[in-house]
Amino acid sequence: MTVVTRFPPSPTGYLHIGGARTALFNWLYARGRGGEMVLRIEDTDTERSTQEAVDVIMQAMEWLGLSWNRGPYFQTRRFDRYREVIDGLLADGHAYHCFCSRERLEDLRESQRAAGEKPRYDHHCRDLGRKPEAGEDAVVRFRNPLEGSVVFDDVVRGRVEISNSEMDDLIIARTDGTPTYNLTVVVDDVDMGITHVIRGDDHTNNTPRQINIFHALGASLPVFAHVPLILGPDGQRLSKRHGAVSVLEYRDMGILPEALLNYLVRLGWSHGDQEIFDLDEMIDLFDITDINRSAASFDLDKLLWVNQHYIRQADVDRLGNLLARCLHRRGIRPSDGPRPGEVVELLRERVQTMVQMADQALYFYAEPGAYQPEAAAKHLVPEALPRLEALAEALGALENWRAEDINRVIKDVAAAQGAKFPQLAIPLRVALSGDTVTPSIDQTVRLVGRERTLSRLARAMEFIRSDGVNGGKNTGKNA
RNA sequence: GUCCCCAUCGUCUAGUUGGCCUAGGACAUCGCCCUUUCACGGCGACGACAGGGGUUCGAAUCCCCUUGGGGACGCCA
Repeated sequence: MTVVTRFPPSPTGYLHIGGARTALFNWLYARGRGGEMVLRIEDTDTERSTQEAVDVIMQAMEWLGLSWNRGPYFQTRRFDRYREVIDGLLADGHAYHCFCSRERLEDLRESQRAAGEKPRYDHHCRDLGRKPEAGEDAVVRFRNPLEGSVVFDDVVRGRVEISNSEMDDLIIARTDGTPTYNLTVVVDDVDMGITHVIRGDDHTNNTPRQINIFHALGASLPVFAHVPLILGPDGQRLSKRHGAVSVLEYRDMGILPEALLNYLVRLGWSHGDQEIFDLDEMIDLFDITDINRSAASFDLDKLLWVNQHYIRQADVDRLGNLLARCLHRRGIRPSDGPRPGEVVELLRERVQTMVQMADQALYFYAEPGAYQPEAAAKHLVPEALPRLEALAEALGALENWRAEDINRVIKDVAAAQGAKFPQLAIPLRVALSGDTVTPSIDQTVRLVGRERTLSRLARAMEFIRSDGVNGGKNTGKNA
């Protein structure tokens, strides 16, 4: 039997981290077994579903590389099919019309809760045995068995047994005739030949009712695997107040898709002590039977670490393009400086995200703003003046603008001035970048370029001569 | 409230059918080394079987209770 999994987002918002992991698990499982994954848009809640959300979700999946083999199917385009099933259920007695008003239902729930009971429908219309008259409002309810219990083997949680007395006669068609979730899922899973339902833990309680519907339809059951939810760092359900929860936000943060995937796959799943998995390894090693039973907390620090790992080994040109895009986003033209790929080579070992890389690359493309106060106070001092003067002269006369030659010049000037290398390198860093932190100074000087290096050196010397009075504020930004 | 589920370092986790666990790895944190600043890298430190009962020669691993946490109880999905 070919494995068929599915990812069924409801388009009421962005694709969040938890959904992405569910999609990943479905994708990995299908890929690993030569099966396929269906993308199904569960938009039966027409009030809250939007086309924009559909677009954003698909965009996120494409960014992550989680491709689907079939779909996207839209449930709103299958209403005729659901109607047909509902009519069938009505005809064979598996469903019935209910005329209870929302008010009655609310009162019922309220009183049950007050009495310490689990709120559920009281079967008021279950045995009425009549159809709505013209113009009369009615919903359709599934006639859930009263006795016994539903038992199923969940791949991750093991045997699950829930008593039918715990289950409601759930509404499968609203007053306006549109079908609801628990019905559409089952119909679709049957029609689309889904063999494995891998979904969030929050659906575990729905499963027995859905199983009853599967039975009513005479359909065979798929394999169920309910994966624990992802919690926030505080152990509470992951939500916006924990920071970014949307996949696309991570993209905009400068996270690489393969890093997010790698981080996500390790949440609730592991393979010994291995931390890094490329796509092929994941596909090869992943199995739903190895999914953990307990919920995991999202940890940004670890994601950042994984991202750093991938930044260090990613293709330079690819990162160069990403860097260029980040720079562009903050109004800087990459053409105003070195080829992004060169900057990538210099910075890739020192950043955790592409956005951080852009932050650290700014001075290659635009004049640095005011000097960082402490750095200027400590390093752009009178003692540094003669050294910088000598350095500027030597650099101006340097024949080959290459890192090794630049390095030699700095060493020579330092020696001639009776200074140690850092005593020259640090002020130079401040002059070039505005702060004391840069990659190796020779490479930095090389990439900043001769013209800019000399003009920034001149500005630094002016700063020292004027005793820091107009400390770099006359330059501001000019990209 | 009712029903269901979960429980190893702060976090992600390893821990094959109970013995090799003095509980391993990774992130984070803190030190030291490397060093041209910051990183990277190397080395090291800190740090957990929620608590209590059993079962057993022996339990992180099995059972029960307690506690803590999560989920579900919609004409949402």
